[in-house]
Amino acid sequence: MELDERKTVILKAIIKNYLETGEPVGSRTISKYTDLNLSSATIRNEMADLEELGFIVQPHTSAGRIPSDKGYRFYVDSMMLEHEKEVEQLKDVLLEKEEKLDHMLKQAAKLMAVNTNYATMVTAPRNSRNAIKFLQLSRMDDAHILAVIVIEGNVIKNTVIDVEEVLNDETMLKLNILLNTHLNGLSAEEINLGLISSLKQQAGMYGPIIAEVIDAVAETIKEDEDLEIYTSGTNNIFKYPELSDNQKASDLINAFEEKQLLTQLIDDTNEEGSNEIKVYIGEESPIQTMKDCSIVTANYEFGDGMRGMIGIIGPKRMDYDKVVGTIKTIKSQLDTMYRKDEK
Amino acid sequence: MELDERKTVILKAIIKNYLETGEPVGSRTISKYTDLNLSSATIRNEMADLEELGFIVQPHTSAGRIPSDKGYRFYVDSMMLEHEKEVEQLKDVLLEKEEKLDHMLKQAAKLMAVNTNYATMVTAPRNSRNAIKFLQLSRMDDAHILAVIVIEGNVIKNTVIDVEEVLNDETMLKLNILLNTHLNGLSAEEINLGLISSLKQQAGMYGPIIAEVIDAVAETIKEDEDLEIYTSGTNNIFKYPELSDNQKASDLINAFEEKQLLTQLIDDTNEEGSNEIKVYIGEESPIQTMKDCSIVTANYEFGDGMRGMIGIIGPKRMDYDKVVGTIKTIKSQLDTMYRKDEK
DNA sequence: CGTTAGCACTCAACACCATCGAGTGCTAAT
DNA sequence: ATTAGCACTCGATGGTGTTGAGTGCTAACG
Repeated sequence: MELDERKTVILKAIIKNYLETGEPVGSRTISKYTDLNLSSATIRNEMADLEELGFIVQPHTSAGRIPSDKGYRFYVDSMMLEHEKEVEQLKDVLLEKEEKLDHMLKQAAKLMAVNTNYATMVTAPRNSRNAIKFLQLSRMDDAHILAVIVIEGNVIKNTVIDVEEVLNDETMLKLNILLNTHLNGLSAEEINLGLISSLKQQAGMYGPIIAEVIDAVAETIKEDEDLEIYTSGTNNIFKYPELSDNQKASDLINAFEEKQLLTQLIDDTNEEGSNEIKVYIGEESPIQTMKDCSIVTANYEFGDGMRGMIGIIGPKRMDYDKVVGTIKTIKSQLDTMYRKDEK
Repeated sequence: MELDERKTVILKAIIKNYLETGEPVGSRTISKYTDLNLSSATIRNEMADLEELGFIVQPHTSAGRIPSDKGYRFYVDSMMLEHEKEVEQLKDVLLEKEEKLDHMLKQAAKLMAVNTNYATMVTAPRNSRNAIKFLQLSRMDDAHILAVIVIEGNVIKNTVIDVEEVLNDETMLKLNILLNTHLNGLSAEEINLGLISSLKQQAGMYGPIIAEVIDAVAETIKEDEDLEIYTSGTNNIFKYPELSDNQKASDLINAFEEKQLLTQLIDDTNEEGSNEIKVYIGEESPIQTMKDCSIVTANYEFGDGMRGMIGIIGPKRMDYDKVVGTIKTIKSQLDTMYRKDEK
């Protein structure tokens, strides 16, 4: 059996209707809803076919039909093709506030949540290389040295180092020159033991300080890797009865709090470096606890290889049209934003 | 009518039992539960008295009694007195990880959540004065200057400033000296317009840069004021039926996400600089949406006047004993931690 | 042969009702 | 003052009948 033109129309009508109401949809509804001028009986026959093909299911014998994961998939795929209109609003809201990076991303998450009424997430961008761009030691007070480390993408980190003795200006200068000439432009992997001991040797009696600095550098770069995730609109979950029974809601909220659970999504999204919007429906989701949800994600990319992810999570009957539109808009906003990368 | 010895015992028994079961407790239960050797009938009489006194209420005519807010209040107050035992565990867990400040606070929130099964929060410490301790400009590359600002309590902030022309070493040195000699030790309020224009004048052709730096400083100090709050265990809300009906749960989750809603709590806790543990029961809570909850809070204090708050939020029938114990432990851990204040 | 009217059937949802039992207040006996 | 006893209250539980939306199937129709 084939999915002919008429079946397609009916299937889309069923899904669209279900997205709006959240209730199983029956043959009579479709008969009136579409302009096919078919009786409910005919629709019933077609629906039986569609069910056999696996696009729709009945929650119980005498109920209407609801879309299966396969049905949603079909709907989303066909929608992605025809959908090329853009959402014009939102545009300026983000640009308006040239805030710090983290404020901006928080804002992006919130914006999406308000706009769609679903739960949203935005990850901070990560740099693939993490090379050291700038490094400086300053004497903060007699007992402390402040180390400022800037890595590519203008991510800035600070560390305070305790020192036993007071270091004079000359020494500070010497150490700064030493560190900069040898570490500049290097990434974490390139700072190996050989380099470290060579540096220590050159620093002479200040070897221990060098060691501390390098430790700090290493940790700094590492720290940059366990990423930050901003979420918003988690309480929107309660707007959709199919998600808000206690067990499911608890699991979802938990996933949003224990943000590392979301990292699976990120890996998956990043995978093939694709620049496309991805839609996970139900069981397709890489996250177990979200198999009753649908997830829409996209990558954004600042200049110099900094990449992050944005995502929206909602019920399977989410308004895919709107969600994809919103994601597209935010993505393009973030994409065109490189040069604002202060932190 | 007075609250005599026996009534006290019965009241405590009622509350304790209710805390455990979450069910209204009847006279028979108390008759057997306590070692007073009284029949259920006698208990009933006493319970009628206690109800008249306002310590307990009946959810409906033929049900057992549950504590009123006043009852909880009585219970907590009497418990606070006799309670002097300490929780020995936890102690090391925090110290073990000499992580960065934010990691540590996150950890503290999590620890409390795991330990008590309630929702928890920890605010980052704030400095009451916010004086500038150290300030330095460095040339990062030809088009950007990096400004590092350290404010009291070793909170470090960075800002990148765009510059049109390349500045030579001498100029940088001059600007640094100028800024440090004039701004060091000042707080936000003390940097007024007069000072700014005086500085601009002294900087001569570099006035615009000075202006940018001062802007950055102002914003930095301000930013430090809209505090960070770490939360954990929000999904524990679902463990308590009395909180997990959809409307309430949604409100609570929302309060935890929109963290500024929690600030009312902080103001309240900080108010009289008291060093005590505070317990808000039901309507006593300063936060409207939490009037079905109880909230236990305490201040912690690093050295040099940095103060923050920790808090636990749960159902009114929370295990006050354990919660107060946990809060005490964490508080004392954080209190003894000053000297680890890197960021 | 595709379409449709008609009909018997299914089943969740709802309202109704009787029952049960935990718990109460009151009274009279101890 | 305490307690046993009893009538009473009322939420919870579970069974029953009804309703109505929706189905599948069959037979009639153009």
